[in-house]
This record gives sequence, C-alpha cells and structure tokens, in this order.
Amino acid sequence: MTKSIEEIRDEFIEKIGLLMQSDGLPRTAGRVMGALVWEGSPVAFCDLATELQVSRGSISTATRALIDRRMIRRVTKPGDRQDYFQLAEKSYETMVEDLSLKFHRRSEELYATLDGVPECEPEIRERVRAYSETLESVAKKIGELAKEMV
Amino acid sequence: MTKSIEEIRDEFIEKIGLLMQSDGLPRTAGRVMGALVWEGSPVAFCDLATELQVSRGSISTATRALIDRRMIRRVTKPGDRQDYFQLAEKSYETMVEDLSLKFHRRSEELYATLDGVPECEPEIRERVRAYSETLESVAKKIGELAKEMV
DNA sequence: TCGTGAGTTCAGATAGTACTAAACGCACTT
DNA sequence: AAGTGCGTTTAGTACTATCTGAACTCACGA
Repeated sequence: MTKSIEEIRDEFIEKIGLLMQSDGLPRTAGRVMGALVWEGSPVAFCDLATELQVSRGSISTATRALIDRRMIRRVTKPGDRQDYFQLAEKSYETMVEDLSLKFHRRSEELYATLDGVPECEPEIRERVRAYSETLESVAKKIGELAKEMV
Repeated sequence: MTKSIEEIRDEFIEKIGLLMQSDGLPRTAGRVMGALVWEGSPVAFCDLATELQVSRGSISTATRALIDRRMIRRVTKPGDRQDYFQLAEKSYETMVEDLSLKFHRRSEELYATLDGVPECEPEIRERVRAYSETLESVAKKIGELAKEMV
C-alpha cells in the first residue's frame, strides 16, 4: 500500500511546520506556510482552518506572522468577501535575506558589548569580538546567496 | 555612572543565553557558554552554579549539551576533584559547521518528500524542490565559511 | 570500610507559549 | 437600520520544556 497524495501532503505540511517552529515561529504558522507551498494557488482563510484543523483565531495569528515576514500575501477576489492567501513572490529569497539579517543583528548586538569592556581586558575583548565577527561572517555569506538568487 | 565590569559581563552572559536559546538550546546552556567565553580560562562546576544562580542539576544538563555540541570541554586539575569547563578550541568553527549541517539535514528531509509526489504534479514537485534547494544552498554557503575559518 | 565531596538523575514544580472559543468590530446587503 | 458573514482580539486553558531539590552513585582519603 503506497501513500495517498493527501498523506504525502500532510506529511509535507507537518515537516514545514516543525522546520519553521525550530526557527521560532508558531508551529501553526509553519503549517500554513507548508499548505501554501503545496497548493501554490490562493487558499481561502476558512479552508486553512478546516484543512489544518485549527481555530480561525490561530489562522489569523499565523497568517499575520507570515505576512510580517513577507513569506505570504493576502489576496482578495472580486465579489468574494473571504481573504485568500498565497506564497509571496520571491518568498525563498525573502527567507534567505531575513536569515542573513538575523545573524547580522545578533552580531551587532554582541559587538555593542565591546563598548563596555575596558581596554585593559584585551583578551576578553578579543573573544567577544571573535564571536561577533563569526556571526557577521555568517550573515555576509548568506547575504551573498540572497543576492545570487535575484 | 558608568557600568561596572561585572554588569557588562552579566549583560553579555544574558545576551549569549538568549542568542543560544533562539537556536534551540536551554537558556542556561547559553549562559554557561557566555560565562566561558567571557572567562576564557577554565571555570569550576560549582562556580558556574553560584555565579549563574542556578542549581547544580541545571549546570550538569547544560554542560553536557554544550559538550555534545563540541562547544566546550571538560577539564580537570591534578589534586582537585572538581570538574572545570572551558571553551573548546575551534568552538566558533564548530558552531558554523553545525549550522551548515543543520540546514543540510533540513534540506534532505524535504527532498525525501519528493519521492512521494507523483510525476503528474510537476508544479508541486517544483515548489518542494525549490524549497529544499534553497536550504541546501544555505548549507553550502555556510559550509564554505566553515572551511575558510580553518 | 566508612565518610566526604564530587557530578548525575529524576520526580515534581514552574514558566512561557500557543491554542481554543467566544465576544467583538467592521463592511456589505437587504 | 438590521442582519449576515467575515477576520481579529482576548481571556482562559493546555501543553511543553526547563529548572529545582533531593536522592543517588562513584571515587578517594582517613
């Protein structure tokens, strides 16, 4: 017995859910993302709730989080009062850009610590600096990739 | 009133704690890491507990997690029954390598989904493939960095 | 061989996050 | 205006992961 297409889809959705959860988003947001990657075309708000078996409130929260991150778009259809959602164009590029930015911000945050470390502690300064620099290098590398993807 | 060196240190430790927490480690593990980056030299097990104000059980769990990730090392001193911990050599390189591996594994996991998606759904296949490929590209870029750091 | 001091383990307490369901506000139709 | 159908907000709940503290194991020295 091979798996049905629905089973494959659900597994995929769960995988994306877990993947994005480990990136700090609510799992439901990840599952919404998964569903939209799978479908490709716009999916209605209420269909998301029924298919993913979560409340409308959760869908509202999840879609807002994904829109904030520019991963998905809200679209409307003339004569239809429902909201629809679909993958944003360039959503993968956005994902990579955001990742780069995340490391950049972490680097900056640590770098700021250096201001408070006195000159007479050069070894501490060096270790903090190296940490910050490692993060910045990661940010730069991922940033390169983002540019290549355009 | 400028901040004392202890205040700066504690802020740094908290920052690393939050940073590593967002990478999926317990916050205490991150704080231990922060303390060891700051100190540089080996720090005694019990000193970690008192300085970070957490139980010995937490220190035990946190240090094990960090040792598993090759971020720190356990060291001993002759005639001293306590365990000491210090930053692993190449801990930053290890951090970058692990990051690369993390994306690689995610990519593989998604790629495996493709086996179940029938040929008659080329658009779904393409979207899933593109997602997996994006993750693999990130893994490769970070992997490059890891090699450059050696 | 018993006592001490070290780290580990585990059961229970705690905190933080995300979910549900219901109330709500808004826009469109009648 | 009133009714309907939509998404949003929020109060309460449930879950999960981490922390604590006590019991435990082990190695060493008296």
